[in-house]
Amino acid sequence: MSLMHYTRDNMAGLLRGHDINPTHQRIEIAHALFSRQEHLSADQVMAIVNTRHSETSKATVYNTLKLFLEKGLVREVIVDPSKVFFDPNTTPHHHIYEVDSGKLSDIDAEHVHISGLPPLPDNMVTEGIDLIVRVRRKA
Amino acid sequence: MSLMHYTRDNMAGLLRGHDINPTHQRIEIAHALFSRQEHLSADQVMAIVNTRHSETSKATVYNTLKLFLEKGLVREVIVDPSKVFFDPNTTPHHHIYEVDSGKLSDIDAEHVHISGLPPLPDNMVTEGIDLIVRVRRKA
DNA sequence: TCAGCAATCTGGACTTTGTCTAATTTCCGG
DNA sequence: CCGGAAATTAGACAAAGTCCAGATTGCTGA
Repeated sequence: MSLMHYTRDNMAGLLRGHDINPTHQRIEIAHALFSRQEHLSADQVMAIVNTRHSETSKATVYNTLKLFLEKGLVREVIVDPSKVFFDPNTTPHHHIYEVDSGKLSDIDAEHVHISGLPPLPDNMVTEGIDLIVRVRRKA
Repeated sequence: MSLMHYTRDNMAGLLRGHDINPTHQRIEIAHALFSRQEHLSADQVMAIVNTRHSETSKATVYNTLKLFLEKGLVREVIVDPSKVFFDPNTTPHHHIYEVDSGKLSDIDAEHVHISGLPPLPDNMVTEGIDLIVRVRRKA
């Protein structure tokens, strides 16, 4: 899986595997995210998908990204107040955010350990833990 | 300090101590944040400050919050893609975010330990570490 | 006191991100 | 080939935040 080629055909399989009907637009959007393995905003996805000629509408890009999110195909990363990033890496990991450049990169969660968090009330469940290291280029 | 009353007069002192010229509007905004000790969005601040009759413009609220941020008087909490929260607590601490209700609360950082983070490149410095526990009400 | 100057504040136009809707297109089973 | 469900579309709309040019405020020094 980690070595697979992110061809459009493989995208169709990936989508089906996540219970998503693989339409032309959905394949293109998945391909944009997975072939790059980068964090992209909705805007960026739209730009990539419509490079040649306008093919996919804004509404579809937003609908599709939300669908991918619900189906667990991508993850949402909230670091910049002005836009949300979508992350094709759904394995447990954290993020480093370069404040000046806006560059976002992954930290594997395997070696990171977080201890001492207070217990949650009984009626609550953890949905996820986001750890973001904000860094800046030294002066 | 932790036991002080957040009177408007004390706000003026607080602002001066952070190298901020204490104007009427700035005092009101600081008072809104510090007397409540809550996480407020710009919108909420504006609503509070203008309860009686409109006194402070949107531009001033945004300018002032940005100024407070630069001067280290408040902290920014980015958890909700649609709005930024401002946190009058600048001591090291983390956050619990209730996804459904939007409720945000503090976790004291004193007992929380994070280990195993990879070293940063030489030319980078950490500006801060944000740890957000996203929770949901059990079904 | 008061003229002058810098800092601050203001309304409102504007931008950007994202949502909504009603109408169309696509796709599939029979 | 037909009919309906699922998906897509354009474009209007909403909300958060920025920007600007003009008005206010409040010193400061003569």
